[in-house]
Amino acid sequence: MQNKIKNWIKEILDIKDVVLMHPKDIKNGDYAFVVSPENAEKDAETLRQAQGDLREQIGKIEVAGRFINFYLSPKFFHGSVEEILNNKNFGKNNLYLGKKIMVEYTDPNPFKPFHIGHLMTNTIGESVARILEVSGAEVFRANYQGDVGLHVARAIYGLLKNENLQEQVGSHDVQASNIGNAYVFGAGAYEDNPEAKKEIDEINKKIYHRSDDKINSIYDWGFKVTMEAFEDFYKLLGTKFDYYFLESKVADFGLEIVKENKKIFQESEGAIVFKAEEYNKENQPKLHTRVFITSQDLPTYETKELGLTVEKFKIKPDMNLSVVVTANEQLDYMRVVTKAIYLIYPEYTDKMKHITHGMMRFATGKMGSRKGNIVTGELLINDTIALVSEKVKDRDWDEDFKKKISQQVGVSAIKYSILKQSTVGDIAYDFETSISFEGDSGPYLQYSYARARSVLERATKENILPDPHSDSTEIFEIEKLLYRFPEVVERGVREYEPHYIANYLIEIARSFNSFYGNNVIVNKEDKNSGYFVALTFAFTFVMKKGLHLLGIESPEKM
RNA sequence: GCCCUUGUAGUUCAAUGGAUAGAACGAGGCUCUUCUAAGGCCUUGAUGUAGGUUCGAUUCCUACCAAGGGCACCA
Repeated sequence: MQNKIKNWIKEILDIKDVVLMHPKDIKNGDYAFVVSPENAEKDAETLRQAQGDLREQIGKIEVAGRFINFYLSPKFFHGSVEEILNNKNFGKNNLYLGKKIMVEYTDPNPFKPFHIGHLMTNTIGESVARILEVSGAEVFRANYQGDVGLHVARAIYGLLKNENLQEQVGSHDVQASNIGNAYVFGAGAYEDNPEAKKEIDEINKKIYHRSDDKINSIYDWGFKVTMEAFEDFYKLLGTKFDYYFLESKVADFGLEIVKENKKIFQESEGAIVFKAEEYNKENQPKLHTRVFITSQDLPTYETKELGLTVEKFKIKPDMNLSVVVTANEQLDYMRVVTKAIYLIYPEYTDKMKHITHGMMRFATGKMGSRKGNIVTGELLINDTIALVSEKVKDRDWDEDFKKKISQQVGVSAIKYSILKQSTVGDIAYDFETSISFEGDSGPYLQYSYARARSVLERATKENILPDPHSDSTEIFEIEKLLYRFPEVVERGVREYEPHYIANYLIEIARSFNSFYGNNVIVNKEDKNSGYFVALTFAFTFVMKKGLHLLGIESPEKM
């Protein structure tokens, strides 16, 4: 529609470029563009006089200062409702049609707790993956995990010192949480106690060389059980990964690549470094030197990332884009690594995209798993789900259904609180206020959906069928918003920003609830009832698709 | 010190260079013998500072101030 009107204006007024937009305030029409104030009235009249296919779609054309405003007609809106009901692909676009894209996100480390930051990365990554899918891409979900290193040694030290935490019974949830506690114990000891530090470094070597049977057996159990606990969590969150990459597997590969490219990497103070600042260009972010191989001949995270990226392209040689989602603390680091990769493999140039998001922070300051002042993802989710359970406990549903709804609503509350704002900003975490069930919240969206479904159920009982044809000339705000869904999705994928969709869903939920409050939808006496039912159907379709893009379930009841 | 992000109601967030800067929470008032009150309706309040570009700047540019993150053998 946007392009139709645009081209029409171009043709009639003989203008080269028209910037057609939605007025901020919906009262000012559905589309608008700017002209010089002197000609506004004359141009508007020319457009009004012009004959064309658009006659029926445009209700009126008005001038306000330098704006020419277009008001779409009831006929257009009835047509758009029909389109939403009939077109299964409504909301899809072709921006990434046929492209193969790998999206890496979440990246929790075995032996460490799954903390709130992982929850944030997972939520954003899953949403971005889904938005890419609806834009035509074939998406591969990837998870990259640190299976060796000091953090593992810390956890194993904690386990060795606290035999009760090695209890290999019960759900892997409980076992994993014991290992998380062991990690916190080991991390604390590493900082405070020089003896423990020595011991942990020793354990680290033994893990690396697999030279100690006792440690090996603890390692194998701990790895398995923490990975399984993550898997339970992904299920709850609605993520399914296609590929798992382990640090230990990509490290050697990265080492090889660095050693083969002597022209790009150089020796400095016994280490192998990449002096990225030599490639600095004007108007581009400044790069700096980073160590790729330590003087001990060990690969750093940089080298592993290099190996990981090349490994991804090896697995998917025809991959068009490799997306990585992390917190913004890795921004500068990733820029340097990306530059190195582009120099070594010019064919990968512009095929990498790093999406960074802000951090979860307490009112009091940063949280870190090393200090132990963390909120684990599990704790947050469980507390939130418990709050929902309390709300539904008196509902006339069976227990399994109550549990399912509580989970879907709890997860939605958390995911929405992450996705409602643009990804760059930090999120101030406060359990009391940030996880909301009312107003601007995930459960509000789900509630609006469930309510609409309930209305439709009643319509079926009363035998009122949806009918997108109507003679009514009244236009509701909800109609003015629903047809814009595909535009919003496109903007979301262009900018890798799910929050445009979140904000849009709030708008349609609000206008649907308002419509619901001011009109009786199911009413045999009203000849518009069929149209109202069609409109309600259209709302549920768009809401469900939109919630899916955020990684949120749409319960039929709540 | 250098680099990267970000500064909007009391608070948490919106606003593809456009119109009267939107919500939510909070506070106050109204609303379930009509389809789900996790709802609806009404009232209240903000662009860090100083310049610049533009017909027009929350948005772009420069400086300053403030917050967060990052800068060599951690991940």
